[in-house]
Amino acid sequence: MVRPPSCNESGVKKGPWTPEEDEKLKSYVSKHGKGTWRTLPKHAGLNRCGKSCRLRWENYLRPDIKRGRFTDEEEQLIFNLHSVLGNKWAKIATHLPRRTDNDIKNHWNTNLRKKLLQMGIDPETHKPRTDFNYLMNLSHLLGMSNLGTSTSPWANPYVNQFAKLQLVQNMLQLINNNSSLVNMGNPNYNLLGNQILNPLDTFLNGTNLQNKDSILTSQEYANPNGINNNSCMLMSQTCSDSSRQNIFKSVTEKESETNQEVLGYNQKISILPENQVNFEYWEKFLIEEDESNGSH
DNA sequence: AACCCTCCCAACCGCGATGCT
DNA sequence: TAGCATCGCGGTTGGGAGGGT
Repeated sequence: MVRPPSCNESGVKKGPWTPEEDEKLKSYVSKHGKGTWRTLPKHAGLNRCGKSCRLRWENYLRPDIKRGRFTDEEEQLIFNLHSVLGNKWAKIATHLPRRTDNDIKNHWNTNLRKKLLQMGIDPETHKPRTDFNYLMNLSHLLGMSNLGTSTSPWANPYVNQFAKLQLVQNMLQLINNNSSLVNMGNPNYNLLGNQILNPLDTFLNGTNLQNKDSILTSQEYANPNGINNNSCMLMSQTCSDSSRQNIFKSVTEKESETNQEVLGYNQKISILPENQVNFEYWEKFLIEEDESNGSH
């Protein structure tokens, strides 16, 4: 069975909506409700297909839509949700009141994705990038900034420190990916090749995560047995797929328990460990390190 | 002023999911 | 259960805006 396109009516208008069309659609929906999108254009006197009307209403005309710049909190929430849900924009949108999935998707593709790439993180997997050319470029840029001649963002001490850490992590990851001879770079082993045995391994390897209690808090990250802050942070982003699935499971379980929509917003942040790991903790970590004049 | 380039976002397209008969 | 209509989602595109040369 070949289904014809849902907007194949001949003579149906496409492209940008005029203010007159918007007004017709708004007044019709406000009087009669959405009803059936297929028949709505005819009843509303619009020469558009139903699908186009639905899109225009849901993404633009709906009165409860929040438009404009995304706040830092919203961006952080999108990062976290994307790391768990992937490109499930509609799902993500349910956690951001009054934002549309299209808006979030656009913001991700035009802004957030680039931010992650600049930080050396693969936006698809939320894991460190390890392609050779990227690491060489990053290394070169960092070298320039050390000479004090660069006016680029790398000259920013926080960005620079972050990038250095990221570079070390990514190179370790690259070495690990390309060599089975040594365990250098493997988060389960220290630089001498000795296996690290601590609770963090459990989390990073995605095992023994039957409930949310198994997920380490940021405090636990800060003081894992035998691991200093740097190596702890470097490893924090190598979260396995099974870990993500467990995180997602705990999120959905928590959701069904609380059944709170808007008020659940902050709670959902608080039960996502990656929120603490990737950003807040990073920021705090770098500031503290800078204040104590630490060098990496 | 004219041209080019990049960015952004509204809108479209295709397809899977769902509901109805 | 099959067949069809409709909805909803995610990927992609095209054109306007704005900045640089």
